[in-house]
Amino acid sequence: MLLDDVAATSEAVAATRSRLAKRASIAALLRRAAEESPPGRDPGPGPDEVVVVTSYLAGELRQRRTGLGWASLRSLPAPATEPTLTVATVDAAFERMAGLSGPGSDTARAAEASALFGAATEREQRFLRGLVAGELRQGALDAVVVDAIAEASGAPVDVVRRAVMLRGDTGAVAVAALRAPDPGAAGEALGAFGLEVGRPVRPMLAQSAPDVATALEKLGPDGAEVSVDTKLDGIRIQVHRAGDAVRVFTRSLDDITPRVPEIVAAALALDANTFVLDGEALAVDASGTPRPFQETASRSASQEAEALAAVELTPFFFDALHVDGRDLLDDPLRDRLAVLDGIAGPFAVGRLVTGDPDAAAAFFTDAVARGQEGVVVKALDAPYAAGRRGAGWVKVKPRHTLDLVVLAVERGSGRRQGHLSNIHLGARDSDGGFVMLGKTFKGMTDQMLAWQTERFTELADGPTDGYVVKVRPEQVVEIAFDGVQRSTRYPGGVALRFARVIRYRDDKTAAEADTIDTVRSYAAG
DNA sequence: GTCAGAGCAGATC
DNA sequence: CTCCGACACATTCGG
DNA sequence: CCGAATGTGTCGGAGGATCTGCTCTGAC
Repeated sequence: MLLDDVAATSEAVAATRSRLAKRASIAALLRRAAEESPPGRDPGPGPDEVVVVTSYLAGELRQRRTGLGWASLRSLPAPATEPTLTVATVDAAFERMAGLSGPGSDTARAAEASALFGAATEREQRFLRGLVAGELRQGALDAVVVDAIAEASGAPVDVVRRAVMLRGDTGAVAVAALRAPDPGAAGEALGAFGLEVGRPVRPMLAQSAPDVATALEKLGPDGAEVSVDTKLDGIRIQVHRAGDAVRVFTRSLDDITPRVPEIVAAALALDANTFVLDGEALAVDASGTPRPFQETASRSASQEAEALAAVELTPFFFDALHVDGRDLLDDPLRDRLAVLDGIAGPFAVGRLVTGDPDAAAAFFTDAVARGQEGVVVKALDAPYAAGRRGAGWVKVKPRHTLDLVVLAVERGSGRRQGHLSNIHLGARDSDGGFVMLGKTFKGMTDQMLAWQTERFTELADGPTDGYVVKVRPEQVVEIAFDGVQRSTRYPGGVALRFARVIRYRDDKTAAEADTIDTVRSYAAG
């Protein structure tokens, strides 16, 4: 199959806002890909073309890292006039680029990229650029492709979706579904995908709620018992063990086993031979109080032996998907927790099972007081909905707010083209100035966006570099944030984590905004 | 020649 | 991670 | 009883700050 076919489909998908239409185009192309490259005909060393096409349509390269990014695409050769690139050729080129490393690899990679883009037509170049930069903007990613696989193969959507969750890999599922002779066979082939110890499944995600009471409402009838789990501020881990073999995966299904020997050791110490557990890993001090998230992040991102030794991560588990031959995914949480408690011991996340809203709220308050991130409220009768942000789990975090001053605005792009979007936030200094703490564009409705575009145009002050517009520091804005972190980038030495706009405040002047000292007081706890 | 720093990519939240 | 908006689908309401 | 309005779930777009590791570059 030609890359041009994929690029054309991508363009068609981007051109419509209807999800059904997107799905139909993608399904049509998947069917063609399966027909054009029947199994066994292709003697090449590459993967099944259906796998590559599936991945490209979802806006992803098969290679997780190519070393190619936004910056390396700034200057590209002139496009070809005729489409000649095949999907297999392109995949092979990226495969070679992914394999490059060491001195001189940048040059070799650039040469490879230049050859590839030079052979691509204008449309193909656009498509490839989007793939590489992760900015395809066709309004369809993995989820739509999954639906399209169902449509193309005739297998039920639920079955396809479940297979993807369990396999953690859309391409493999696409092949199984589309290579089947008929819808019945496709469904059967997909039904055979099950949980395999050693192969990561997509983790279940949580919705969020502003407080515990709202979370309880979301979960269902009044008074029903729920599990209120402590929410730890670390990184999500999925730990698989089969005998002596332990594997640790991240939320995005990356295998980080070599980086976390202490988690492997902990897994080996648990009282079961085979299991798949879901949890969170973080750095804690001797008393069990969590260290700042940055320490956990630094430790888990590091590959160096010294860094590994400097900070230790502790795993805490909150769910069990499989234990000693028994798949638990479809069992209610109540049963999964019983199994988890039987093996995890001190590595189980603290939780309270209750039907009392006040007790749940008190548990939340206490968790936060102990330095934890919040709680996750869970329905006891819900199964493990792999990969879905189902209503079975609802997280609750405390919300802090500050009144800050807008120092500058950035011009929006994409959907926000023509608007002033991303605002620079400042806190009041002791000597009448303002200290920048970060930026945000989140939380703005279209209406606010329109209003602020006008407002900041009026306040515009001084030269702009075409992108950032400085404004007179007069407008106060109420900002919500999750926490304060240490920063080397900002002059105040602190930055806000997940800042978002609540509202603009016209009842306060800049002189009444919060001070940098107030902001710093959040850093401690 | 060595080494620190700049930039970038890719990951976490 | 966060939030908003858009679409698809389910449910309720009004003629 | 059926079509229109209203609500709910799900998805995508867009981008924030941080961290590490890699490669290249420029100063000495």
